[in-house]
Amino acid sequence: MSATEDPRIVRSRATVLAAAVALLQNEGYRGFSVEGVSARSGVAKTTIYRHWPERQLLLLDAFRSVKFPPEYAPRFAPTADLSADLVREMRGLAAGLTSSDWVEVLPAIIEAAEREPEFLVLARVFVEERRKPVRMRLELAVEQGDLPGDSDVELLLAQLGGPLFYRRLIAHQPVDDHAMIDRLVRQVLIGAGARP
Amino acid sequence: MSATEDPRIVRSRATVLAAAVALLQNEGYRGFSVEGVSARSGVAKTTIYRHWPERQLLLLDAFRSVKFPPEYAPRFAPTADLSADLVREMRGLAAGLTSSDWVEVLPAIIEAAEREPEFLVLARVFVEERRKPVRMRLELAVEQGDLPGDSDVELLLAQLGGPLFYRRLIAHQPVDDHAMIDRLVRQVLIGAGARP
DNA sequence: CACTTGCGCTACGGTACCGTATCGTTTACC
DNA sequence: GGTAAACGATACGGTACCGTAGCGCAAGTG
Repeated sequence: MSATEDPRIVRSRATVLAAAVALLQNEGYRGFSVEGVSARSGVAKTTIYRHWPERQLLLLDAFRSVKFPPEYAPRFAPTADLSADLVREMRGLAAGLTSSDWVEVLPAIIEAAEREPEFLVLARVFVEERRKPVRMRLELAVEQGDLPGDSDVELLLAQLGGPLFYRRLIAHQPVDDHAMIDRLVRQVLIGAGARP
Repeated sequence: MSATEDPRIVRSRATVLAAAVALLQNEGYRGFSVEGVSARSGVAKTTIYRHWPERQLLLLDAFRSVKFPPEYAPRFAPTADLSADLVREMRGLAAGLTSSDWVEVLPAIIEAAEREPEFLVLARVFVEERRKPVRMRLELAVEQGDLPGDSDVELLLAQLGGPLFYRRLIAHQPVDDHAMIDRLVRQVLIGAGARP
């Protein structure tokens, strides 16, 4: 058993997953098929089936391989300014929701998560990854007295992220408006009783 | 040309649409097929094709036929109490998001709206129908001075509805928690600078 | 009651996809 | 350079689905 994997395997897997994501973006949940991935990737269908014995496993891995854009990835980097920290995070989320592999695959994940448990688990991870740094920042604010001790952090997370997801997926309105995001964060903080 | 339609036609259409919605709920966007609808409804495939020449037209009509639960349907029935009016509407939305044909079909609509313009139009109607009474209530509040004159009503709509959709579709948390909804409305109103 | 219209049934041709098998070729590995 | 592993190509059998055609039957219409 070698320490490094056979480069042919690494290459195949990467090529296939990239094509799988691209196919999901273009054709959606419904248009996803192993044969489609094969055609798009140039990797033989038989090779794909060697790595993923069935369609659903490939789909799962395809979802898993989609990362939130690293340049906008949330991070726990608290400054003294709670509002500024939240604005930064929300702008990152808005950027990811405006244009990214991630957002183009999101509807498919939502749909899948409603129907199959494996995908629900995946969706939770998918979202939790993003929420965690923001939650930590809010909890820090509570500890430091910038937010009231009885704050509902889960609700605040929904109040911050929810409107952006809503505008993007439900209302089909733009989300990358900085003024709107500033206002959102300001209003949420005031409503939460944040220390001015 | 008769005033009333042939009852056979009426019956067929209704039966098929009901089955189509049920199929969408159970099998999702991906599992929707004319043959599936035929099997489930008992209506012959050929009959379905007489009314909807192609699959997509049936799917469109199926989406169109799904109404938000009437008992929770939003209404413009302003009292003197802005907060209470909004709580009532948000509880209605939460109820619809907790259990209804509507919410079970919602992911499919979101997915479809991302890909095809006809469905995007439909989704807008779908959502606008619900938003309108709430928007009117908020605009009334602005007129009456319960909300500041420079309020961003669109943003407020997103602040109210967004967190509920977010919890239901993204975070997969319960939305029918009355205390949570009360708190949400209260915090949004405070943040908006509502007259106490 | 005669007539029209819609419906169900069976049967297509065509396509796309799933997942498997076989076998020759390429590529990494030592 | 020889061996083992991965890959590509082709070809399957099976299923599901799209959309159409033809025909006999049933149900409304006047």
